[in-house]
Amino acid sequence: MNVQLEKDYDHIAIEQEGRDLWDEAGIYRYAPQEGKQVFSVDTPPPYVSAAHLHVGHAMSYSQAEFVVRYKRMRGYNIFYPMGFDDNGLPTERYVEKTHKVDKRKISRTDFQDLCIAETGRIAKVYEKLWRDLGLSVDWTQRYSTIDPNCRRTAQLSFIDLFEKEKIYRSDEPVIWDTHFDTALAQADLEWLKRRGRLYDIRFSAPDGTPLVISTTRPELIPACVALYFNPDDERYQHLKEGEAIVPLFEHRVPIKTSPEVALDFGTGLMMVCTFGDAEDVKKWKEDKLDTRICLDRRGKMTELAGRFAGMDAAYARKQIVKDLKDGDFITGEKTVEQNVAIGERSGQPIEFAMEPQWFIRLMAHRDEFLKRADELNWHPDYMKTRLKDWINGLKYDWNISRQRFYGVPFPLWFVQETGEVILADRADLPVDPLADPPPAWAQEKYKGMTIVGDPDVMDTWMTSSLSPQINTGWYDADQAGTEMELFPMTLRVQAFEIIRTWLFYSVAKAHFHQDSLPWTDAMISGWGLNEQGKKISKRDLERFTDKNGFNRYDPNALIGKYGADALRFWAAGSHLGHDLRYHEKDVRTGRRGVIKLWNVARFATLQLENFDPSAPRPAIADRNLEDRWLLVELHRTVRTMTEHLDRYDYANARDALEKFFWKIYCDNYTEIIKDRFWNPDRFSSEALLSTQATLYEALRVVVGLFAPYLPFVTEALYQRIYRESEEPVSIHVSDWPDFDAALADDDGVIADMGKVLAVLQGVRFLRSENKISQTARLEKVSVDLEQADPALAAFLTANTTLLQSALMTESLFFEAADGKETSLEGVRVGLTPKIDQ
RNA sequence: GGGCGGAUAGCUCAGUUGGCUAGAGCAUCGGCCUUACAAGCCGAGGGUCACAGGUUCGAGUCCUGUUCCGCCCA
Repeated sequence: MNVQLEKDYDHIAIEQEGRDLWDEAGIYRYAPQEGKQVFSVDTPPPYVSAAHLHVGHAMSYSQAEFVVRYKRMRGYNIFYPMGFDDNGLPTERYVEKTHKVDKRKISRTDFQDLCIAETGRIAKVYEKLWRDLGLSVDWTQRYSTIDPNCRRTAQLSFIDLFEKEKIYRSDEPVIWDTHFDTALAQADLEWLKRRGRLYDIRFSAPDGTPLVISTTRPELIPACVALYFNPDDERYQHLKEGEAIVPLFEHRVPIKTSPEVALDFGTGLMMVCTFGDAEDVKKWKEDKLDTRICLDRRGKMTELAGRFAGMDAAYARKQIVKDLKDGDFITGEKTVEQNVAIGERSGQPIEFAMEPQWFIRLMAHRDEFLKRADELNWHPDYMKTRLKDWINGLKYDWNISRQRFYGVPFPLWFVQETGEVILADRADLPVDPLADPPPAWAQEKYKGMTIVGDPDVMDTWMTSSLSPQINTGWYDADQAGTEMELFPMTLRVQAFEIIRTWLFYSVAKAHFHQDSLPWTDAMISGWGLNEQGKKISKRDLERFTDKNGFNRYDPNALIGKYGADALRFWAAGSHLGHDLRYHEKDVRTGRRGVIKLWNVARFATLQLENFDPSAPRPAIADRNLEDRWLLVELHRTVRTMTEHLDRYDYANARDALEKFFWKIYCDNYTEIIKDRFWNPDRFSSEALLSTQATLYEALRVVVGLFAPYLPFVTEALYQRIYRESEEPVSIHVSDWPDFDAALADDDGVIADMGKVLAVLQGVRFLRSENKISQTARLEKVSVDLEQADPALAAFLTANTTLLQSALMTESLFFEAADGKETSLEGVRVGLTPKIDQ
């Protein structure tokens, strides 16, 4: 063999070399192959609303990728598409900000064009990052959630659900984000803990009797439509069927009873307004209460609020409280801790609004979804609970209407005169009902009537929940009337916080559309946390750039400084479902591993100059003890890793490899065999060949085992050392190393070698204690077997050659020594250094 | 208030179905300029496994309770 590895590892050059090779050979491109089982992966399409990808993203995408590379080496035909989410509020907001436009003042088309241009630009940046990180994505499959295929898939989904009667239109109160002026779904809410003021407000009965209620939202009293008390509440029995007069506004509201009213909250009298919270909505529906809307879609008081009209809710609250106080209607107040529902994106408290919206039926199918949750293979399995809890806690059907400019439009028109709905033809998708005419048959049928397109757009999850269908070509299959060959997919990879949204909606969609799970397995990753233990955020990325322009949260900067393999190595340290605190020094540790692998390979190639890989090699049983030992440990490692990786447990697999690599392969095996190459005349040619063959084979396996984690350095080593004698064009399409169970189970070899290592350990200790270099040749080592078990003594004396080379000593005597007790019972070692060194 | 997860060395984390003296990396200390690697190697120190009970021959691991942290939900 004549292989020269560069002395210095240049990750920039090596990584470029790898990417070029992969692109040229097209090894990540998906093509159907006979007899090869497909392994397909559905990964999150990141928002391209701004260049916000941080080291936490790099972590989670790498984790999915370890599995992909492993499965590819296991012979699966990999289908690994990647998408970008450029649909939705973040994009809209981002474009509004960066281009300083007001979406109300420009046309919808112009605004959309801006969005598409902007996201197209950023998507390129993202794709480059993923390539730099070494993701083995098939980029020919790239999708963006606003592209025509995604739009028509989302619209097809709507039509299919509509036809299956899973969709209905309702003008019941919906959750409203007053900041963005749009409806939201339950899943879009977050909760904010804050201190609020709880006021006791005096209403009165018609006869003037005071009726005191407690509320944190006095600004809603103009919208009050009823008072409630618990039917068991003795205090208020006389009020049954009565009325109350609202202070300041003077309108009369009925007094009703409900067992849900807490006897011990405030005075036990509750005010219901249209609409303060979900409870109000429920009462309004059940008891068919009046509708009095005092807050408009933008969160301002309506005419109903009289002189308070036009004020923001928060300001109106102050004014109303002031007036109430002036009128002596406030009988008490205190500070309380409250939880307010806020819009996930706006961070503003949500309100309710009465706007006609499209809903997907979820509530009626909860049991079916729970069954689907059980059918899915979860990794880790406890994540299943999170989905089930969410399903059990659902309160509303899924409102999919959003009042925005940018997004996928509903594929339908309304006939104004009749209220009928005209659906687009499937063949015409995607359509924009504001720009496109309805189908010809409809134009004919409703001639002379006013047909208007639905101005709303769909919830962005309407599209992203279809990523399995988008990836597997549902629309085309639907048009052609063919099967979707790649559906359901194999694996969904995502973080836990979007189980309630992305995962849940995806399960619901596939259930309705295909009567199936969208994938068989789900792998849930944790978060990358910053040094303080908080989720790494865009803000971390924005704030911590040093004088040299280096930002430790920026994956680009990290890849430049330490290499993609180093970053991936760190990512592999986070266990499935668990968060991992990020410290830059851990990436540095990753880099050390990469360089170590390079260097130990370099060592091997230097010793293999006169080795001929094509020549016959000694049978394993005939090899030197230390060689057999290395192979036993290696095969154990392969077995352990394979078991872990089959469970998607890349982290424990990495740990097993890491342990073998440093402790066994580098620190012991490589050190022990050095003497063989430095003093070849002391050994038989058989012994030498045994070592060379083992070195050659073991390194190849090690490179293969590292390949899923460190794709660049392993590729470089494969190309330089092994490509010549192997068929596969890349390590990444070569076979995952096999293990020989019988060899792996050879405990005898481990035990025998353990004795040698124990002696070595003792000598190392003495070298350290006597300040002698670990590789300086010793004059003499004495091994005292006086107190040792005869079998042990016999074993050690029989392995003098191995001991002598492992200890790097001129001579080895079995004689009395007062040096160091070894971990072998009754065995002591002593050493004599060379005089002239 | 409910659910899930976590609490193990100074820091970040492993630790399968209970089983030898609880591990790794980083950090610390001492040594070694060694013909793969000083971004290295050898050696050493460092733990009441959050707390309190219980089951067991044996508990970091299983059970009960408590405290604290994170996430999700009310």
